[in-house]
Amino acid sequence: MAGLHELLAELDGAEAATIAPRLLGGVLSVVGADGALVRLRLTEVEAYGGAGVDPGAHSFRGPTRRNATMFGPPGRLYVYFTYGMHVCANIVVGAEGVGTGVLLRAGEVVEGLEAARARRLGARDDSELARGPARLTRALGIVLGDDGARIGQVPPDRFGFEAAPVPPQRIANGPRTGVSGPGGSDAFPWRFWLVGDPTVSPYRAHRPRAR
DNA sequence: CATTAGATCGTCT
DNA sequence: GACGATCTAATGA
Repeated sequence: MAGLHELLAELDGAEAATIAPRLLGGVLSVVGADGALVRLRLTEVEAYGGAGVDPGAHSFRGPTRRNATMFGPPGRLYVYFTYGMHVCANIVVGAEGVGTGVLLRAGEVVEGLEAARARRLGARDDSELARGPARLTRALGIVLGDDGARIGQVPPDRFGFEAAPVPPQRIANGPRTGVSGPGGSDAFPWRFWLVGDPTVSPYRAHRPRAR
C-alpha cells in the first residue's frame, strides 16, 4: 500500500481526472475535530481541473480567498463551506499554482463506526453515513478549520491516506453531480465510482435556485 | 418510487 | 445581489 504522497509523486504531472480513479478503494484516516478516529474506504470521487481549464472548478477563475488551498502544494485538504450550511472536502492533487483537486464524495466506514454514527444521527443505515460529500465530512469530523491541513500518516498526523488499487473494470465514470453550466455536462465526465457499491451517492443534476 | 421546496450564509460579481 | 461541487422532509404518482 502506498501513501498519498508516494502516489502523487508517481503520477506527477497527470491530470486530476487521471488521479481521481486511482484514489478509489483507498482508505482515508481522520482524527476528527472531536478527537475520534474514523477510517473510510473511498467509493466515489470527482476530479476538478485547474484555472482556465475546468469551468466547473472553484479554481477556474484563478486564486481567491476561498480557493487558495487549491493553488497550494498537493497532498493537502481543501475544505470549503457551501449552501449556507454544508462542508465539503477535496484532496489537492496538482502541483503548486495549478489549482486541481479531487472532491471526496462518498465512502464506506471501515473503522470508527460508533463515532461516525454519533456524528450522523438520522442516518437510517450505515451505508448512508458517508454517502454524499457533506455527509462524508460530517461522518469523518472534518471541519472548515481543517482547510489546508496536510495529509500525512495517522498517527501522528490527524489525516492520512493509503492507496489500494482497484481493477479498472470495477470503476465507472460520468458527469459530475450538482455542477451547473458546461462543467456539469458530458464534456467533463469526471465523476468516478465503484460499480455496485451501496455507499455511492445517487446522481443529481444541478438545480437552479427557486424564486 | 420521483420530484420539489426550504433551509441558510460566505463568496464573488 | 445572486448563487452555490447539498441535504432533508414533504408531497405526488
